[in-house]
Amino acid sequence: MEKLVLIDGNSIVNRAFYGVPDLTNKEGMHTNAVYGFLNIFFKVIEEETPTHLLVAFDVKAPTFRHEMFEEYKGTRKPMPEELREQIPLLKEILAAMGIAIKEQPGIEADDILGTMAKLGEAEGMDVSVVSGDRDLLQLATDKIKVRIPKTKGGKTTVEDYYSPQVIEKYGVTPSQIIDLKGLMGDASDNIPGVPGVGEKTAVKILTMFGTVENAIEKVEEMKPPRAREAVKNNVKLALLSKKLATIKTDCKLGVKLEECRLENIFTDEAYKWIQRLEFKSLMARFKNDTGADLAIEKKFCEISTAKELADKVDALMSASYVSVKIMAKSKEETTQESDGQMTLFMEEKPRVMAVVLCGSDEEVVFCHVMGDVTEMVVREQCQRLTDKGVVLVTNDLKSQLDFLSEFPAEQAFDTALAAYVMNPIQKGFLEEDIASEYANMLMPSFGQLFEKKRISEAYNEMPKEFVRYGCYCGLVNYIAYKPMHKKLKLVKSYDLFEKIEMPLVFTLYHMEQEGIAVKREALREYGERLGERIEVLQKEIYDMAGEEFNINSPKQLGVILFEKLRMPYGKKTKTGYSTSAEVLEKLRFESPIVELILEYRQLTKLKSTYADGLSTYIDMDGRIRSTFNQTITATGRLSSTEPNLQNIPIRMELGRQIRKVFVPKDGCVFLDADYSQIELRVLAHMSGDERLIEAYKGNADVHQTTAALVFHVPYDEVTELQRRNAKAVNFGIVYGISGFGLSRDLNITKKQAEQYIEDYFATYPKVKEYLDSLVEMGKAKGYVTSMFGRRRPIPELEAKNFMKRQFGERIAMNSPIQGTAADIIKIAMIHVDQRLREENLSSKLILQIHDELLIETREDEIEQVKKLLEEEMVRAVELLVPLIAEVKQGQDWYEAK
DNA sequence: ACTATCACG
DNA sequence: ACGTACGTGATAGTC
Repeated sequence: MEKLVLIDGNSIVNRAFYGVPDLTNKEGMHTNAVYGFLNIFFKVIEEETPTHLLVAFDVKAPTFRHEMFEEYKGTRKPMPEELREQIPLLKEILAAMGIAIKEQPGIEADDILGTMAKLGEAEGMDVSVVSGDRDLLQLATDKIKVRIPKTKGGKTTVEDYYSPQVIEKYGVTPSQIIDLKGLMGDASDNIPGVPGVGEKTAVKILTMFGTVENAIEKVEEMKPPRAREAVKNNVKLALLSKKLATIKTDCKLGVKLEECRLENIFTDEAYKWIQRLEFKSLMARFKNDTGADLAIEKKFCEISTAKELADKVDALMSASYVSVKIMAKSKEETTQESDGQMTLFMEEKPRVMAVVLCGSDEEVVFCHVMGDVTEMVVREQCQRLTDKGVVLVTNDLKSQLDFLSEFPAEQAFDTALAAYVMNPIQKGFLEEDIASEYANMLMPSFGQLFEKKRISEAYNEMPKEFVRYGCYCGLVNYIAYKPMHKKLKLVKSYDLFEKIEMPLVFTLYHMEQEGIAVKREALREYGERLGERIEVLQKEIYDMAGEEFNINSPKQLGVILFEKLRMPYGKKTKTGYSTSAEVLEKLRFESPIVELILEYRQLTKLKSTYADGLSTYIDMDGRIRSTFNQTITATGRLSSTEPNLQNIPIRMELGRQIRKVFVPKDGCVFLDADYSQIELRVLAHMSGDERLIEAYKGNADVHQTTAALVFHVPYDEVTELQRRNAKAVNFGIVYGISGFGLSRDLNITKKQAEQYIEDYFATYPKVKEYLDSLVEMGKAKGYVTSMFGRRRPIPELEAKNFMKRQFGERIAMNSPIQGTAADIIKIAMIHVDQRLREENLSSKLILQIHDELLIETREDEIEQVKKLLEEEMVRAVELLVPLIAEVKQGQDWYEAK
């Protein structure tokens, strides 16, 4: 279907001028009207995707009509200079984009629009006329849409009028608009109308008589006497006004529709203008020549029957890779009526709304899930592809596995993961983030398309923006596949991607599905116990403070402690006194209130985050299902959200008790395995330091060994303090040691801490060499890598700010170690998960906490799983030092740890 | 939306 | 003279 968009240049640029605050570029040119015009222009193009477009302008020379009725036009304000000078500019830019422009002496822009609209309509095209002028409404028919942009508080919305909308809004047909104006006039267009007749009266008259002429003829029948007299006395004016308001549709223009055909509007020449006028927000559209939205969107194909879908899939069967995007509406609360009772409940699972398939750069198929296209049909059609060996290219595969049948990981390619592997510190990994970098494309972002509209609403309405967004995603994923594949190989991250990250998607999916059982009642009781104690503490704190205040507010607490009670404040934050546990710890002896506050803090934390917090995540079946995010951390670790099950308390006994509510299901036990000092072992391996490696070879305790070496005492004479210090140094090394950090941790002077570090490096010289080499590599290449080729770019190393640069150095030292450890446990997870399946065990991997795996193990499988778990963790990688995993068993998570 | 705090590895 | 340990996420308060 061909589509013609006609724009009233003068009217829109006028609106833009008054609607956009004054803007000037460096050269001092006024640009606000051009800017506003282009914004409306692009918005219309995006919404309409026209094949043809024309912008009409008035010419400055007075027209015949102007001359004839100069007395009425005379009151029009002259165009401000700031606007006048922008019009040639706008025309230049439009010309640079290859847009057809029409202006002709003696013919008003309105008449050009009217004539072209009729021409387009006669050719069977869809026509849209865009103007700020309501006069144009007379052109509306069933085929011709009149669009009136309105700027409300900075945002532009467009009112659309076909014939029925005109009738609805004005009570007259489009052709009667001229009669309406003839009677009521139009101040903005200097049409006088009949004095004393407003909109209400005019509509009434027209409803009765149809036209101005008829009304004049039968004026004696006119009802309100006041209106009758008004019309009677102004017959000439009424006819004149009507004539003024009438748009001609039969001008001789000498413009062929074909001349209005839209080609690529994102030309280099236009881009130069955009740069010169400093329209930063518009630059993205021009950034490269593939940003030609129109050419792309012609490829979008919308279908909604099972037959069509099957046919499209037939055609895709020969492709080696196909992008798939299943669009599902997330679970939401719905009401359901039963026995006259309305109950709120959460939908069981997300509802599939559409599937987007793309297997060539020529066509993107968007299939609605409706009628005979069911969720099952979508699943089956995707399975036909995977059965055939086609690679499925997706973005965030894990979120789609709910709707796909099982298929081999080798056939999966997740563009989000690929982008993450190549650069984990990128902002986002959605299609819109990947488009420009890997597909050399620009696409409208989700936010751009739906603004503040709630996602669920967008899904319900299924507007064309939704279809466009889906299609763009499908295309981006398809196009990005090859460049990503190539770059993964180039940067030597392909193995990491293929052998670790992709297979892990399936493991994580299984873990998320499984979830972990929680004793709801026990959790509630635990929270209640905390609540009781909190109440007591609160009262005591108020008593001692001599007033009630919000203890949870660091600000109010600060005032109480450091002003009212005059305690010495240690640290300050940006906003005031620090009241952190670290500071309070040192104030312990100042007043017993400090102790109470510390306890209060601890308990409220436990209650709000864990007792109350976790309980809201318990599913109907009594299990909590967390999400394991694979593209969050800069180092390659996973993260866990909603809820975070990777930070369940353990260090303090009271908090640790919470773990008693995490239990295996009936007939099962927990097996919990954690790596022993995996990061230090990785450091030993990667640095190749003989003494550190040696320290790990025997059965000795590394911290004790380190203490013996650093403090030059026999192993057996190492004191507890020495061991603790050595342990802190070991940790510090892994974090990218600094004297200050260590001194703070150990509560010693910076000088002492620096001495420890020096002694440590003297003991393990290759560790120092290794850490230095990491910083060097970071500086030379801009990134560091883990043992399995996981990259971490470190832009901080380039910073001028000394502190930022030092931060960069610590990152350079820590990331390869933390990253390698992350790689290793990921490998173990994949193998454990695979073996549990291969050996037909019904035990399930359910949690990962960085160096720990938790398995819900069936009682008759305990020994087998124990063995398998330890085996796979230990053999995940071969290091120069032994890799040790300790497996424990328990009836709850407290016991198993 | 940001900050402070604190839970974990 | 800077003013720091590395990596996360949830909650409550404040603006």
